[in-house]
Amino acid sequence: MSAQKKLTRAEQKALRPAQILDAAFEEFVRNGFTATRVEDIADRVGVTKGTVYVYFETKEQLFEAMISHFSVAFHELLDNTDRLDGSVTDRLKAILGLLYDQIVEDRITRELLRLVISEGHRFPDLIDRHHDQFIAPIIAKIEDLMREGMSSGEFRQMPVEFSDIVVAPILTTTILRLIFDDRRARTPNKDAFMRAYFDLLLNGLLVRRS
Amino acid sequence: MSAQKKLTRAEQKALRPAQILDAAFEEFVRNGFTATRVEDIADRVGVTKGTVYVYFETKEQLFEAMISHFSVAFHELLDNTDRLDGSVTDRLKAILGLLYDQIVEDRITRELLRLVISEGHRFPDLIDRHHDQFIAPIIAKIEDLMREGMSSGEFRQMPVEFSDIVVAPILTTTILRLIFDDRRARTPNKDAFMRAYFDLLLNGLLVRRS
Amino acid sequence: MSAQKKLTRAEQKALRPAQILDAAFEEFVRNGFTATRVEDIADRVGVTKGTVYVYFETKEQLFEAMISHFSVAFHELLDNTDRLDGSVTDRLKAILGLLYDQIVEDRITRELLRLVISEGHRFPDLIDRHHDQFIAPIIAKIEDLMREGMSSGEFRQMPVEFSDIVVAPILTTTILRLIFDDRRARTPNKDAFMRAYFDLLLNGLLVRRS
Amino acid sequence: MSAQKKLTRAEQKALRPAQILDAAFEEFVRNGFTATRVEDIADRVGVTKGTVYVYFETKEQLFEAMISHFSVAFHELLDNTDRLDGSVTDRLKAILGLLYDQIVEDRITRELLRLVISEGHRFPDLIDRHHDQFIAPIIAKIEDLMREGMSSGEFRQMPVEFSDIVVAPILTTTILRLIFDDRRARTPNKDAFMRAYFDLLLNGLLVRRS
DNA sequence: TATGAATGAGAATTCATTCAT
DNA sequence: GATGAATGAATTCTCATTCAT
Repeated sequence: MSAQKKLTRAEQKALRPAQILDAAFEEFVRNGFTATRVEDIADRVGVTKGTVYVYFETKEQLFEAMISHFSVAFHELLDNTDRLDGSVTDRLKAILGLLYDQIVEDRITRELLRLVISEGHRFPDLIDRHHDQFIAPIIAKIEDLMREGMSSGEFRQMPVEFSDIVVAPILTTTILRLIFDDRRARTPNKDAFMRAYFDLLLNGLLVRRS
Repeated sequence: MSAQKKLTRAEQKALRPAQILDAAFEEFVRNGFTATRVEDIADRVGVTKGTVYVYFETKEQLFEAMISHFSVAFHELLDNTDRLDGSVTDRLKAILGLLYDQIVEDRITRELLRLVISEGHRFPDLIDRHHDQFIAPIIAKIEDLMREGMSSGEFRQMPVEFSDIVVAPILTTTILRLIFDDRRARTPNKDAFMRAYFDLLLNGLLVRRS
Repeated sequence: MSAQKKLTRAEQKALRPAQILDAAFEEFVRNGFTATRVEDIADRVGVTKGTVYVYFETKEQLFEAMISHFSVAFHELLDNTDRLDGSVTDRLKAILGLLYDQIVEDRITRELLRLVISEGHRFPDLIDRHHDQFIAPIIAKIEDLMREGMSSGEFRQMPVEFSDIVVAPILTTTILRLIFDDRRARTPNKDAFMRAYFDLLLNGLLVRRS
Repeated sequence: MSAQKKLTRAEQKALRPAQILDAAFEEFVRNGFTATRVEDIADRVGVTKGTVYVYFETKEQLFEAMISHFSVAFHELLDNTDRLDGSVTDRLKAILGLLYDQIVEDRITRELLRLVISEGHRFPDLIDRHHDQFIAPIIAKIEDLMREGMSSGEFRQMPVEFSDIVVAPILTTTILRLIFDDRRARTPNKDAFMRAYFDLLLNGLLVRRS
């Protein structure tokens, strides 16, 4: 607390941009780009409209800066996946577990996805960046694993270009949460969900006839 | 063309609401609720702002009317699923095929989903209606089939409450199409996709060890 | 009632203008000129906007026609005053009694006064007509009686140009009723009011010292 | 003039609300509530529409604020009446003289009365406030004096509930001025008017028979 | 005559943005 | 840097008026 108090004016100011970006995230997520008022963002920080314009030239630039600011977390995720070991199955499970944490349970990633879906038309390079930074690397990683599993004889042969299917339950869970939020109790228990997910993914629906 | 010309006032009038709803769909989908101007909708129909207000009291009511108007298609789908026969597997495949057509390939359903995601905060009963009319019946249908398959010995035992997982590839494909639209060639060939989807769903990733 | 029923279409139509003027009176009185919508007038009659325009070219003309239509009653009053007889005091009392009926108790005259006060700026000749038809003749009549009373020795000598003072209680009562309408119980009992009014007017406040 | 120039932003700002209220008074009085455009008020101040909305949330609130702002003068009048002395007649004369100044000659009070009459339907609590702050205290004051005069033997016995009659010439003069404004030379010379008014009020019309 | 769909000129209100302090 | 008064362009919604039927 005294640390809180010791903030010099200069330190205060150094924090401003981050505070504004945080506030912008909340407001843009709640209302979308057009329906968000710069003044609401300022109010949330406790400053006036003018102050926002000290740091960001326009509402559009603020939006884009906010998206960039909150799009960093994924890098760590992707880094982590490189350090895994064990069987292909083990590594696939580990990656999907990390993805679950990042996509389903991390509110920021989830809401960023909402903005990608709703504001994509207005900010087309948002889409491109999102694709290049998030979607493509994940898909590539999954495809690599599938290829590896197939050549090692662990996985059955199947076309690798549909690896969306493998991660689909994670994206779907996120989307349902985005839609129903906390209004409908749709959020599953992670462990139970992952167990059912892996079981189905690895073994399929059908009873195996020996 | 002469037919076009022959339209009487009365006929014109009977057409207006549908014309406006069509235009509203396009504009709301493109820009979202707030960023859509009533005048753009009017322009698209070829009338003036005032005319829109002859038929719809406010922009909000127009939005809601538009959603209702375009939310009808699903009923047929659900009706059709009742008439299927064959093994549980056959019927599951058939249903998932119908869902694919309705959710992935039907542009209206797809874009309605975008609006549910982006405007849900502003129109909360939109969410509720969407849940009750679309999500819940589908989930129920899938759960029924899974239960049937398990008790007939066709499917392995698994918890029925995660049947989202079964339809996830379809929702995921739709979401990716919503995001990348036609800007990235992500739209899969339906047959190849369905083949891979069913194969994975029914048999799983793992090689069966006899 | 059968008379009601027997109205031919032609008779119906002959009634239209009067119906519209009645409705216009109510709406203009309630809302003033600008805030009254032609459609509300039409609704009150049970026809559509267009019909009003069949009979009256513009909203302004309708307003003026309505004023003229309801400004007729006064003529009778003024005619009646010519037929009075008795002492000057008797005739003055009789005239003031008639004025009370006409100005305080007749809703139409009262509300017309409201419109004169509120819409005078917009319709300046409304003022002129009102002055020439209502105010001036009454004042003249009172002045005549005062002159007559003074020369007959019945009344004390006093300047005749302030005869407004003589009728003031009547106008004041009307104004208070216009303002407080039926929301405050300010409407006096006529007989008691007139008795007090005449007593004060004729004898004054002061005790007479013989 | 250089004073004009020296106005700092802060000083400007402190003045704005009053400037806007003044302008609002003029425009609302000229056109009534509905027919007054916010832009006209702004123009009169020399600012833009938006500026008016910086200070007042809606046109209705501006109207109400304006009424409140200009309804203060009466308090002084009522205070002054408490400090009078002399005979009941003297004090009655003094009060009526003050009322004349306030109601007939003060343009603001006069025009406020017009708004009370014309906008009463739309702003019902305007009426209530006007009654409680203006009408009721005056009537009460006059009634007190009449009671005092009657018990002191100065005035004849008469019902006190019609004291409206006593002030009627003042209200009537105001109303006539509101209606005919400066278009008809109806404004009386105050001294002559008051002399005639008091003479009639105190002594009545009739010649006294010793 | 009567209708009511359509118009288009406003009018209230909002809000991103600017700028003097 | 921070403020917040002021702007002005944009947007929703209204309504008198027209006109084909």
